[in-house]
Amino acid sequence: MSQIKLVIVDDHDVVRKGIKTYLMTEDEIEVVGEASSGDEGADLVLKEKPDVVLMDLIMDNGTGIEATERIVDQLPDCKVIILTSYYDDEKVFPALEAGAFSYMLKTSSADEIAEAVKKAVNGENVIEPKVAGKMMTRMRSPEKQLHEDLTQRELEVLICIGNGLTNTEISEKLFIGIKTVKTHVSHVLHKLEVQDRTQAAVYAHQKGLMK
Amino acid sequence: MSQIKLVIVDDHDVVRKGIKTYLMTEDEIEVVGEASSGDEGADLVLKEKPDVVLMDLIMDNGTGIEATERIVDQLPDCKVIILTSYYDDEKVFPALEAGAFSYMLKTSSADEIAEAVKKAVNGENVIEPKVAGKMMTRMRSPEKQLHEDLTQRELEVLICIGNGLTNTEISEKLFIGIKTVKTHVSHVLHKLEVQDRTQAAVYAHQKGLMK
DNA sequence: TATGCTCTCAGTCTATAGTCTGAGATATAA
DNA sequence: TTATATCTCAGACTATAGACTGAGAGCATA
Repeated sequence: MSQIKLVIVDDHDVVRKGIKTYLMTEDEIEVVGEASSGDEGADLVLKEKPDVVLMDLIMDNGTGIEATERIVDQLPDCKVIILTSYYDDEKVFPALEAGAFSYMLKTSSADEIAEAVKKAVNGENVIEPKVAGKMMTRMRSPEKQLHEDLTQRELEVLICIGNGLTNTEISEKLFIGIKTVKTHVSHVLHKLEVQDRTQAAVYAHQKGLMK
Repeated sequence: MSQIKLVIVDDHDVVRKGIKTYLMTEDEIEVVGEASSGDEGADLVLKEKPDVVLMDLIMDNGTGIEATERIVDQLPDCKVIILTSYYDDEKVFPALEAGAFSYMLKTSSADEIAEAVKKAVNGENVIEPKVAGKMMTRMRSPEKQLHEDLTQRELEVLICIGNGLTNTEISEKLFIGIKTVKTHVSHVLHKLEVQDRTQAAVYAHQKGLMK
């Protein structure tokens, strides 16, 4: 089989260099490009058409999630392996839903990463145990993200609450009446299954909905 | 001058490998040990007595902050360089206060990191521009952490607020009257310079006071 | 002893939050 | 067309939050 063409997208220079240097000892793998941001990475991948992409999630210009979506959409055969430090729900599931093929943590050894790359081209997924555990629990109890039920407007209101705005301030910011704000707030509280706006604010922060 | 002895503490295998492999090309630097957790790292450093330590902040067993404190306390001549992905206030200032010598981000190039190591042994600090900016703003307006003014009890109340508890619930949890809770809450709001409990909850979460 | 800080609590008052019911307008899908 | 969902707003009501003043007890320190 011919060499596996790989692109590395990570804003950490040492990570890129580390993987690249290590993979130089792997004959089957050839690093055909590197990028340090999501946007740049997606562009590069669409140009180079590699077999596998190692993708970080948190980067300056364009997240790995967005880049993964673009890549999977344009190049369905290209396997995107998420390689990141995070394994919380807010990062894992959006990445998998975006079409990531494997999900590795940076605590993995270089060997494991090389192995995951090889397996990817053979159609084998590699999911970190910690991440796999989260997937299992989600499978067992399809624990719906409550905020998925929120309408666009309700989500806007929730973000305002999360920023500590009062109803009056929200009404001024969104150019709607206080009565309307109260209606939205009530709906938000019910949908999130919380008792008051403070708990809603906590929810928004804990679920990473802020910013 | 003799070789610079370096220890790398980072739970990311690829980062350790990346730095190590790169530094092999640097004659002046010798990597005398690696560790993947704060506790292990501090032990290793106290044993090996290197000139410089590259230290990650977020790790499984023992944070880089604690490890840095131990190292600086025991080996004052050992320069600890923080090398991490974070540059928010909650991470930067505790690290500097713990005695970190330099503060680098993983987005730095391998060359910059090698340079920082060499500078450290010569007594030159290297502070990432983003981090330096934060230090400058703190210098200009010695922006006191408002919650430092809170009494023990007030901090407890704030944590409760941050968990979304109502005054009644707080009074039950802390075994005090509602009136007392209201007094504490009022004091908390004033000291944090916020208008209501929701903003206080947001503050607690943003400043990393929860948990 | 005097001073100051903390924690506790009361009373009073106002402002804000939140519930519930009802309803009109619009857009979209069956 | 009918149904469904969203966004908008009103009125009436209750509950909670928060401000302000005052005060006693305990504790540590100058």
